[in-house]
Amino acid sequence: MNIKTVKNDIVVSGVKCLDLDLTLDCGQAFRWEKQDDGSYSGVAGGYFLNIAKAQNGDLIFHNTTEDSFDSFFRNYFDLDKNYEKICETLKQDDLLSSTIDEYYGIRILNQEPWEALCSFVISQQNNIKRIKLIISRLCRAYGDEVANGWYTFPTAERLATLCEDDFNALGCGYRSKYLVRLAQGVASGEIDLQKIKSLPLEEARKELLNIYGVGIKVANCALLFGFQFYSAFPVDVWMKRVMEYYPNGLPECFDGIEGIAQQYLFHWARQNL
DNA sequence: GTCCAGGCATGCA
DNA sequence: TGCATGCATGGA
Repeated sequence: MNIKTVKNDIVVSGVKCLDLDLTLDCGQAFRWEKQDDGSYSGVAGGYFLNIAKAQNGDLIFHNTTEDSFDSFFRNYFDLDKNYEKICETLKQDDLLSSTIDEYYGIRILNQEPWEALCSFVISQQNNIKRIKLIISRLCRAYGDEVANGWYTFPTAERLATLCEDDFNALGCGYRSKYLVRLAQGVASGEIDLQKIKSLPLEEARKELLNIYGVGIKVANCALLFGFQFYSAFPVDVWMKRVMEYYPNGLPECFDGIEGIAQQYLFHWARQNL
């Protein structure tokens, strides 16, 4: 990987296995919007970003400072992880062998714990299009505008000032009561996300399961997408269908990277089942 | 109009 | 421990 600054852009070359469509629009993050030129715009880590992939494969982080790249986006896009090698390992599995060839370039985004946890509470019993709709309303109403029309994900402290009806007004439905208590718990420090991130997987999962409105699926999504636990393996209605292909449990080649395997299988299921 | 979506809490056996 | 049920809402 080679990183250089060109005018106001950061240009990263030599990154293999990163497809913007497959990674930014595959149901792990809900705030990226494809632009007419094929690039993606969104807000993450409190920064507005437009990212594009050049013909030669270079990643172009438009109007990005070295500071925000080093401190946030480098890790957010998981640029230091060798996905090429991971995919080779996963391809020992028959189903993934063809799936990875077909959908090459899915990465796990290392999102912020609070945004991931809150987003996946909203996600339950909901479709991706409507999850995006609700989260976009939430950010517009209670986030900070960091670029013209682009808002940060609201802090737990800000959301802790809301009542159930405020969430209802955004279309959160029956999840509103969960969100009220989640925001208040995080804002008060009763739920300590940084501490959860530092725990071993099983203990971190146990802590998340104690939260009102968080079950096994939401916990695993948060662990994988927001707490950097690559072994977390979320099973939703799509993955339940996939699991019929693994009657004897997950293959050994998934060990330690179950979550990455899951993301390929999830995408395959949504396209084919 | 009916069905479904990156499920969960609750009650009951 | 396991299973049935109710839950909000927008898109297909």
